[in-house]
Amino acid sequence: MGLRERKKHRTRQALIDTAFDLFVTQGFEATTVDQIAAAVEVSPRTFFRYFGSKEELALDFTAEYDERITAALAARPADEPPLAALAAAYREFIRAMRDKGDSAEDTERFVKHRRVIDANPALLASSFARMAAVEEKLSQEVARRLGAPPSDLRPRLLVALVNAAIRVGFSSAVDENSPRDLAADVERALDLCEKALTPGADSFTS
Amino acid sequence: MGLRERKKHRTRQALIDTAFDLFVTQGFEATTVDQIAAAVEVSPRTFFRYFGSKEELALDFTAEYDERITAALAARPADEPPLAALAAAYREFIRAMRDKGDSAEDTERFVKHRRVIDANPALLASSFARMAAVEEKLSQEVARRLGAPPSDLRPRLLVALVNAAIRVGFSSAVDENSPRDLAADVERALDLCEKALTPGADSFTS
DNA sequence: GTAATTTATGTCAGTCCCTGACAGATGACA
DNA sequence: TGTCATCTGTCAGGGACTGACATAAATTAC
Repeated sequence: MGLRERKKHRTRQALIDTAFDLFVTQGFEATTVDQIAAAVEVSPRTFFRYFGSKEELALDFTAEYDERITAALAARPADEPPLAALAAAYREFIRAMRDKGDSAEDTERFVKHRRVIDANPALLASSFARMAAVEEKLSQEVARRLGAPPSDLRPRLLVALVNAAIRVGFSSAVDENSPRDLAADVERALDLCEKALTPGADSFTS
Repeated sequence: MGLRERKKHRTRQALIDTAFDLFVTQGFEATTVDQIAAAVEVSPRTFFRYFGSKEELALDFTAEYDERITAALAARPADEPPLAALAAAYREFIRAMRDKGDSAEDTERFVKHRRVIDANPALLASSFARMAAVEEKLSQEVARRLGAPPSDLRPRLLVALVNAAIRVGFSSAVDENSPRDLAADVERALDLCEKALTPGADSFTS
């Protein structure tokens, strides 16, 4: 990796870190990109060369998670029933996040980012929209596995139900700070969801 | 109703109507509030006295629906099981919308507004956020009916599952224009949802 | 019907987000 | 070292939105 690329990576990370420091102390709306740029000693114009908008910076880290969960589902064996595959994919995803966050300062960073997003309506709205986009991707994968046509409501319904459970588990753990508790809550919500659905998701596959 | 109030109501409606006409022809982002204000022969500053933002105008009509569905749930008999009450509330809501839209130009207006929202990521995101807020309200009502403490995941999970079904039903009918088809699709999704959940939602109430 | 009061509107100045265009600085590479 | 690609800063400007003040209109009191 050349000097140029390292420099770019450094300023990018500096923008994210100092931005979130300001977001936490002043709030998202109250901090201007001029402030962020000044703190990193970069022109405001450069800020927008790294991020399309202030919002994009705040939501940047979610992109990684989106890709990870879709990859987790794609990696499940093809003959696994959809509900089981979805639940397993989410469990892997949660476990990976917890294990990763166990040691490093990723834990602190994750909590900080989620707090900022939850505190701002616009950011919250955008994160919901991202969730919807992920749902759409997962639905397509489930439909592929079932051999269902695009008009079939069942894949999207199944994904929506499981995602709803995940979302509830997440948000119930939002107030607490430890990703360990978060994992437990999501696990609990997933269990409830699986128990609430008819065994084997037969009503979906038949 | 005095002259003053009638006048206000008229300009408000004029702003909404001409705004959506412009949104449909030019797109949401491409139309400026200066354009809208000029078309209604009102200063841009006045626009912002009627609506806090361009987005608020575009999402204005959803507020009515939000109130209606929460009211529908509150009106269900207290001894009705939560799942049945939720499904019934949504069915009433959908039926009312269809019946109302049958005759008047409300049909055309509804379709126009949904199209505009679906075409713009920011509006879509905000409408998702509103859904989440409604979900929270419905969850509180379900929790009240069950006598469950706020920490209990089950009310929110139940509401999230039913809402997911509704959402899928809605979005599957988005491409079609008739609210009659929309009602049918939502009905279908609700049926699937009820069938998929264990009978009587026993796993939630026990 | 007129005066006093309340309220809606217009004008103006200003902040903030974001973008295109151009010019200068800085690594990459031969 | 010199050429080249790329990154960055500066500048100008559009569009969303807000506060402050003045004017015009409607409501109310008399």
